[in-house]
Amino acid sequence: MNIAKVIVDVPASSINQTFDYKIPERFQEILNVGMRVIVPFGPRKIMGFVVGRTDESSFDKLKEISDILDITPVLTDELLGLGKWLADETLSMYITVFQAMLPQVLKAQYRKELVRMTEDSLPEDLENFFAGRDFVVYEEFEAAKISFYQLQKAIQDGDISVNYQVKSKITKKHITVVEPRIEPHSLEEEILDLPKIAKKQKELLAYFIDHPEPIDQKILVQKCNTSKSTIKALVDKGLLVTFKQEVYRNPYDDNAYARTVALELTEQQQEAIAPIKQHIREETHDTFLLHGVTGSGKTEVYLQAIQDVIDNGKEAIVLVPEISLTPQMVRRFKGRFGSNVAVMHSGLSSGEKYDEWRRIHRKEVQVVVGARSAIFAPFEKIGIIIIDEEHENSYKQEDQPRYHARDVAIYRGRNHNCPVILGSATPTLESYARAQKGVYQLATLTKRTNNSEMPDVEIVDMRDELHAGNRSMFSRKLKESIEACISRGEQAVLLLNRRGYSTFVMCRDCGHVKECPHCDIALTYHKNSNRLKCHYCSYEEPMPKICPECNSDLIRFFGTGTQRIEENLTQLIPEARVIRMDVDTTRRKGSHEKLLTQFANKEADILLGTQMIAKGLDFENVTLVGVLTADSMLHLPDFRSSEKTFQLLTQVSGRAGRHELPGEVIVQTYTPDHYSIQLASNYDYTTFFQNEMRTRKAFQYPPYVFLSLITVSHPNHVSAVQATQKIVQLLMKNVGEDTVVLGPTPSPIARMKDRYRYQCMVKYKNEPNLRTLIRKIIRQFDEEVRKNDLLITVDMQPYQLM
DNA sequence: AGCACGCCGACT
DNA sequence: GTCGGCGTGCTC
Repeated sequence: MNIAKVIVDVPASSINQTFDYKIPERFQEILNVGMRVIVPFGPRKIMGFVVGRTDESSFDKLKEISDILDITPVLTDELLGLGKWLADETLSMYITVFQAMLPQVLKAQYRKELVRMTEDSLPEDLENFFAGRDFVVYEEFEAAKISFYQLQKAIQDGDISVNYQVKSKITKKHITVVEPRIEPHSLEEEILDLPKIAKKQKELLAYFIDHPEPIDQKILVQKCNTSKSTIKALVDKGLLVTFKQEVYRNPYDDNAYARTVALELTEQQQEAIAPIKQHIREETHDTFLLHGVTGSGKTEVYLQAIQDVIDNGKEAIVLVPEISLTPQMVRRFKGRFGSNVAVMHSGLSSGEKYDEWRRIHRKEVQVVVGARSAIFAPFEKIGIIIIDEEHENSYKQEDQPRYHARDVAIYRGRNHNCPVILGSATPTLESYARAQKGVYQLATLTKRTNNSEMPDVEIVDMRDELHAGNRSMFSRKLKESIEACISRGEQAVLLLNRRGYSTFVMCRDCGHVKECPHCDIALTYHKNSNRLKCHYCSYEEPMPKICPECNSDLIRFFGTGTQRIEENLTQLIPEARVIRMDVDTTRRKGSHEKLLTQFANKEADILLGTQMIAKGLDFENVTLVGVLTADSMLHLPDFRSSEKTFQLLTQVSGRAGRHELPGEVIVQTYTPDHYSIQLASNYDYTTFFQNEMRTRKAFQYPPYVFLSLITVSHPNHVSAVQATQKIVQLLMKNVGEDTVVLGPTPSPIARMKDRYRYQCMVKYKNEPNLRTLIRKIIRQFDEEVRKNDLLITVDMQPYQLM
């Protein structure tokens, strides 16, 4: 077994295969499958993953592995297998999938250096360039305008050599630790020996009499109210020693969470958990859909199931939509399981993510709570996988590899023979349909744990408001209710559903709308900087004072940003104290939590925000929820728009009256009769499901069919259309009769970053060879991709049709 | 993806 | 002869 099969760090379809390398004698014992290595690849050196070991290779002249990057494998056998499956499933490169499974810091960085090999003088230009240095990074050479030819010659003559380095991004955090260098009992003596004026030093030594164990220097300084120089003085006298110690960055102070114990379950909860516990006990796989209304105690069910898993000596993965958005969720898990929990989400720094990952990797925790990518946690004895808010679209990764965490969860659940729980108050149609067919086990929680009723929902027809001469964003009813709510000393949550309503700039004279010069999309106005920005290509420009088309000075920003609403609100109800929560006010780290704490401490009456306030928040004093524009995403070109509207309205309604006080929900809309709004107001999921399923059937959309989306982009309009056309034709020729191939259709954003985008959609029920077919077709375009700047991306189960 | 190699055309 | 710009093919 002296040959390693390696997946190298080159994301190109022609390299998407294993390469064989000889394992040098010195690595024979220590090299394991799943480790990262450095290998020579052509003239350079790159990183790769060892995915297997063998004795034979069909290749005769093998190179040797240059180095090993890990002491223990970073990918388990299971994850390697999962990676292969996932890459095949999503038509991604193996390397891309493996990288996605690991924290960013494990991604290699490459550096090219020029090394001076001779003391003899070099040609003048090069001599000046090196300026006495032994080596220079290559980028610097490119920046200095020296003839490439000269360098080439120097390299050929052996005066300069090129050095390819693989660098690690890993940084570890260290603290300075202090401890006494002498026996604790002799400390007292030493204190007496110190000069009288060295008061601080005496105090410090006295501290160690009671606490002889090593201590973090920072904490010591705080505790003894002293300074580093005092410690240094004692170190110099040989009484104390300091040394560096590696520590985990801990984004959460585990002691800050009050410990909780298991609550008594309601009858419904017990019924729901029983079969799950059985599967945990018997170590068998099954997928459960836990359909529970908001406030029905799904989390407690998760917690108690996880407790069983832990008692069983196994591990648990919990996925939550985006955890930085729900600190309350972290609190519940840390509260129950303390430091046995690792937390993984995008709000952490890359170093923090790495440390949390290592705690999992070293099996120092049994529970991981995290966003999408936490599904790849390198556990080896998984006892349960839970996906909370199963319907959230953040579980679908929108760039390569385009995977859905739910699919990965079920795949791993099978691997580990453990149950997978999908929880939601508003399950996706896909999941609910599967539950109905018996593919998933359905468990339903219809009652809130405190037996309170769901709050009443009142729909306000905004057209009537307009007819009555009210042109503001607030209906009379909503204004009244807010005022009443505040006067009772209670709090309100206002949701601005901003999708499709961003703040664009339009000239009131000629109607000209400012668009991005590189994308077919209106620029968005940002108040803080008074600039216009593009969401897709990061283009920006100052806000114009006059219209570039007609020179009118009546150019204004339009739409209903949260800032505008906030201004209106304070005009309308001057006494209201408002906290605004949107991307602008939550950009800084921790600001999210800070705003929520302020609101919880009743420092404001109204919490105004976008989607991010719809989920998971639980404030006992909130009795009013207002939805300003319920239908703003109903008219987007997206077959899931009704479903998304229903989900959002149901979720946000659940924020009101969760405790003692009764709640009230007011939904403002221009389409009050739409079934997703009507049925959400009655909390009637079942009817919504049936209605929506009929629509999906009529228009042939999931879950009745599967979708695959191929997007083609090219700087030239015609080339994009032609390539797409050809793909459509090739597909049509080779798919089954029932399969529909649509296109070429311009993508919803027809131009992005100066590239025209066309797409082809495949709707199919049964097309077992579709992946192979698409792969074959794409391969036919390999040349055009490489030479002509053509780009083809495939999404095997698109969530957004962009 | 990167990189080398080789052909070609331009410049002096 | 000297230099730089691409197109092409390869990477165990």
